[in-house]
Formats: sequence, C-alpha cells, structure tokens
Amino acid sequence: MKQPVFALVDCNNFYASCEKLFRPDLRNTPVVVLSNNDGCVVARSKEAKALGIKMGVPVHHIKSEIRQYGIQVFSSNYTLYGDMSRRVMTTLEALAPRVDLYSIDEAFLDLTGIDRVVSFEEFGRAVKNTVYQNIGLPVCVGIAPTRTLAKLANYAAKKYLATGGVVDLTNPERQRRLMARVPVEEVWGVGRKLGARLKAMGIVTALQLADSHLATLRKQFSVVLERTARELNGTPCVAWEDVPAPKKQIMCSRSFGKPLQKLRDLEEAVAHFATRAAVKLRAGNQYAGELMVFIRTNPFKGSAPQYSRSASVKLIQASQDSRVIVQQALHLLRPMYRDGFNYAKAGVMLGDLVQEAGIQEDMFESSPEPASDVARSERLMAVMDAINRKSRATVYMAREAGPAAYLMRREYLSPAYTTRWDDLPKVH
DNA sequence: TCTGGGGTCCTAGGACCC
DNA sequence: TCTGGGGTCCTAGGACCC
Repeated sequence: MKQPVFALVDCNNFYASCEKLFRPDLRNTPVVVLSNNDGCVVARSKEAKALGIKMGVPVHHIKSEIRQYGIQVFSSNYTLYGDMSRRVMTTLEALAPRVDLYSIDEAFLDLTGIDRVVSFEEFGRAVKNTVYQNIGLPVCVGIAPTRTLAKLANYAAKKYLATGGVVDLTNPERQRRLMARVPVEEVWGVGRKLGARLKAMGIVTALQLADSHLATLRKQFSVVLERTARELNGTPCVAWEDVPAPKKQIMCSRSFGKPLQKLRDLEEAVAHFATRAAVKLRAGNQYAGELMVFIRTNPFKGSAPQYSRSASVKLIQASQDSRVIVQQALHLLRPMYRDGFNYAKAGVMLGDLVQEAGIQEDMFESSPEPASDVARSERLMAVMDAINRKSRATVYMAREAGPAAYLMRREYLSPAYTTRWDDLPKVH
C-alpha cells in the first residue's frame, strides 16, 4: 500500500481577496468583510491584518481605525464568494486526480504517486500559478502524508514568505522541525479550550502533542485528540471518501436586521427560513423526519429581558414538501411565542434526514399519504424550484409574504459582479 | 446602536430491558 | 419487597471546523 500524499489548497483571505479582485483601485488598501447583519469582521486583507485588525471583532469596536486608516468595509456577498469558489474548485479538479472540497475556500487534493512525474513542490507551484492565472485569486499549498500535516504545511506556507506560498512537508525531519516551532493551538482540531488544557499540562508545541503518549491522550481527552496526534506522526486517520456523506441536518437561521416584537413578524421570518431549508433539502434529494424551531432575544444585551425557546416535532412521514415544513414550523412557533420581548434571532433545523420518502408507520396516527399524493407533492415542488431557479422568489409560501421585517443589514454590499448581468464589471 | 451561520463528531448520562 | 450487572439506545451538550 502506497503512502498517501495530500495537498491542502487554501485561498488567502478569501472573502477579502474576492472583493479586491473586482476593485483594482483597492490593490494596496486594507479591506475587511463583515459577517451577516454587518456584525463582526470575518475576513481581512493582508493590509488590514498588518494594522492589527483581529478576526471576529465587532465592527463598532474598530470604528476609529476604519476612519483613521481608510479601511474599506464590505458586507458579506455570498453570491459572489460562492461563484468564485466554484471557479477555483473547477480549476483544481482539472489539475488533480481527486479533489475533496473541504470548505468554501479550501480543498484537499490527492497527490499520491505524483512525484514519479514531478516533485511535490513543483506540482504545488503549478497549482498556485494556474489558479492565479485563471481566476486571479492567490492560494497557498501545503503538502504532507496526512490532512493534519497538510494543514500545518499550509499554515507555514502562509506564515513564511520565503516559502513562496508552497510547502512540501513529506519529509519526517522537516515535519518535526516545523512542529517544534508551531504553537499547539495552531494544530487542526485543537481549539481554544483544548489548547488551554494542553498548555496547562505543559504541552505547548505541536511537536510535544505529537510526542505525547497516545493512550493518555485518549483517556484524558478523547479519541479525537488521539487521532490528531497520530496524524501529526504521519499516520492518516481519515481516508478518501468516494461518495460524499449525505447531510445529517439542515439549518437555516438568521439574526434579524432589527429586533422584532410581533408574532406576525416572527411567523414571516420562520416561514421564510423553513422554505429555504426545504429548498436545500430538495437540492440534496433528501427528506426530513424531524423539524426544530427556535426563537431568542439578544443574549449580548444583558440588561434586557431574555427569552429563548426551542421546540421540535417528529414527522409521521418524512417530507420534503415546503407546505408541510412551513406549516409544521409555524405550528411549533405559535405556542412558544411570548409577548413583550425583543426577538433577535430565529431558526429552523431539519433532522433525521433520509434519501427517500421512507414511511415511519405509526399505528396510532392517521395513515400516511398515499403514494399518489407523494408523487403530486414532488411534482409541485419540482416546478416551484425550477421557477425560482430562473428568477428568485417568484413563487413562495403565503406566510412568507409581508414586509420582511426580519431582513438583515447589508449596508456595504458589493455588486454581484459575476452572477447578475446588471452588475457585470465595466471597463472604461 | 452595535457580537454570523452552518455544519460535524464525540461523550456522558438517563431510560429501558433482561 | 428488595437487589445487581450489563447491554443498547437516545438525547443534550460540548468541542471543533470554516
């Protein structure tokens, strides 16, 4: 069995780079991109990082820096980022025999055996250059025998300019040299909590974690951290999957652009989230057996009265019909609602997902829909989805209609350069 | 005034059964 | 009426990721 080799390709400052791509005038300007509702910073260009703008900081905390340094601020434009992501991934798929999309801006490539043709490092540079030429977005490439080490290699490629954005970490001695310099909390799978606990035990560097006693790690933490340590030692614990695993749950939730008080407005929001969740469900050819709805006030506003509830229901028959899902969601919402609160957020979660309208017979409940009804429902939903793909939100559920009081703030939205004719960039 | 959204996996503990 | 051990299944919550 041949030793596998993974490459992790990761776009640099992805959202900020997407915004800059269509604004050449901002080439050397610090840029930040905000979370939904223009809440906090979720991406920073290298100039913004150099100014010390931290990831996750609420935008109102950096008002003075924005003014002082002329930082350009953008609302999240997921239509744009999703489209750019697709272009990057298509380019990668043409280069490598196997590509695992890991997130909107990252993918693992299978480079096993490729070094018979070119060196890993040369291959990494070719990937980097091709993506830059085709799309215009900068990426870094980390190459190693496990995903965890490839992540680490990518971290080094980003951090050390001398690497030119590509690091081949297939050599075990090189792995150890790097790990000795990397703080343990930079390891993939070690977050804030674990990092703090490990440090308290004297495990400060990635190398110390790799050299830890495996059984002790498992006992004191969990098999997850044990696997991480094994991966740091070059033993792959996550294999390639031929078919991507189907989703286990689908969530649609949002903070509202402004607080809502009225049941009517919450109903509208929940109906909308339920509809969106149902669309995602059908896009993956899945059916939901369970549905959960939650509403809550703003927990960051400690002085205001707080209220938070969730309720769920098991469906007698797994469904992907928007009408059923909206109706059930509203049914859960109404008894939870209490007058006199400022609601800040709501959400709908679908669970118990299955690949077909499997019938969970319940001898005490009314009999499930006959097959012909299921077929009719599926045809109706297919027609609805097809119309909405052509022109978004042409057909919707009655309860969604209204003033849309819940809509999020997006004060600094850039145009949909690549997906709307009206927003195509113009060359003057 | 002002703090994202959408996922996955693992574990502990309770319910229930024999 | 009281008591025990062992197994499975489910759920809630915590940790992580981007």
